[in-house]
Amino acid sequence: MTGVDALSLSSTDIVKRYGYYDEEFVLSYSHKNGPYNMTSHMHDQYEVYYLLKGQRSYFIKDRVYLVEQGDLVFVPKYVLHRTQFAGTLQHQRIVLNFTDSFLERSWIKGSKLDLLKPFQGDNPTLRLKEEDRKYTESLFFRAIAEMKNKSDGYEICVKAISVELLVHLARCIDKYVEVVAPVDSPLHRKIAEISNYIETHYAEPLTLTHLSQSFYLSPYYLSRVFKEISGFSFIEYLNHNRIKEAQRLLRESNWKVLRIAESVGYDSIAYFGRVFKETVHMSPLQYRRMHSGEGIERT
DNA sequence: TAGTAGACAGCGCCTGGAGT
DNA sequence: ACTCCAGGCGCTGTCTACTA
Repeated sequence: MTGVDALSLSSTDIVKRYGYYDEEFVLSYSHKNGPYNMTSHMHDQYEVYYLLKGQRSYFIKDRVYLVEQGDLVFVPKYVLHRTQFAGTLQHQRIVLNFTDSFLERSWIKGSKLDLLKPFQGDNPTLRLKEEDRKYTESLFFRAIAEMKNKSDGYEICVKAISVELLVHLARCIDKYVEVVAPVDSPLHRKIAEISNYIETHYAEPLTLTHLSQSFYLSPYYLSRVFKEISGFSFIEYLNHNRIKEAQRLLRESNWKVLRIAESVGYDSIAYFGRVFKETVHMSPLQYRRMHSGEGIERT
């Protein structure tokens, strides 16, 4: 539940909120009023974000999308993302999160249709036409009504409706070319380049001064505009990329924690452990035990 | 022995404000 | 749009003690 637990609600009024969650599935509706900015996060779940009302700025990986009422965003697992205030104080959104194990359920598995199709394109957004949008909203509203009423068996209904929605969206994805274009000013392109640079050079001893020299900007200005556009400070973004890779190595290798810390750019194992725990809410070894059956490297 | 966690000090980042 | 300064504070590495 890491991503969902990481919501920051300061200086924001929650007008209404309904949700259901278990270990492999989350559906959550919220109506917020205020200049709310989500804490940056990534998780091992796929995310479908639907904006019912308002406008939001959505940063995914290295690009910013100005998301409007009726737009969908598909965030693959382990991809850094956050939404930010974008002009309208009030917004209503629905977020559906699910894990691979949810898709492995017998009643979902076995169809030729790939429910993960919407997560595989280059652009993570989708702008539906009226008819499909109405149908999508009707499914969401049914799920919200179930969560609100909590009648016996509502959990099953919420999941069944969500699967129907995933089928609908996977069917839709091929017939649509209309997506939300990323914000494309020269400055946004520059920040995308810088984000890409950090993503590929996170293991090196990167500093703001080094980056500013590479991209011909003053460190003060770079620090400021990077935060303004992406919503992340330089250090935040760098650490998220390092921890993301460390998580992958913990899952997929049997390297010692010390070796992993060094390979993603930390000189200090103590500091690596601290940042890892702040980000993932558990120690590196706890994370490995939870996500992999493999033991540690023997010397 | 590897990994975790807390204290501490120094440096670099962030940010408000002023200026070009 | 961009640079620079200054001040505060958070990030980062080191050290140490502790646990499994």
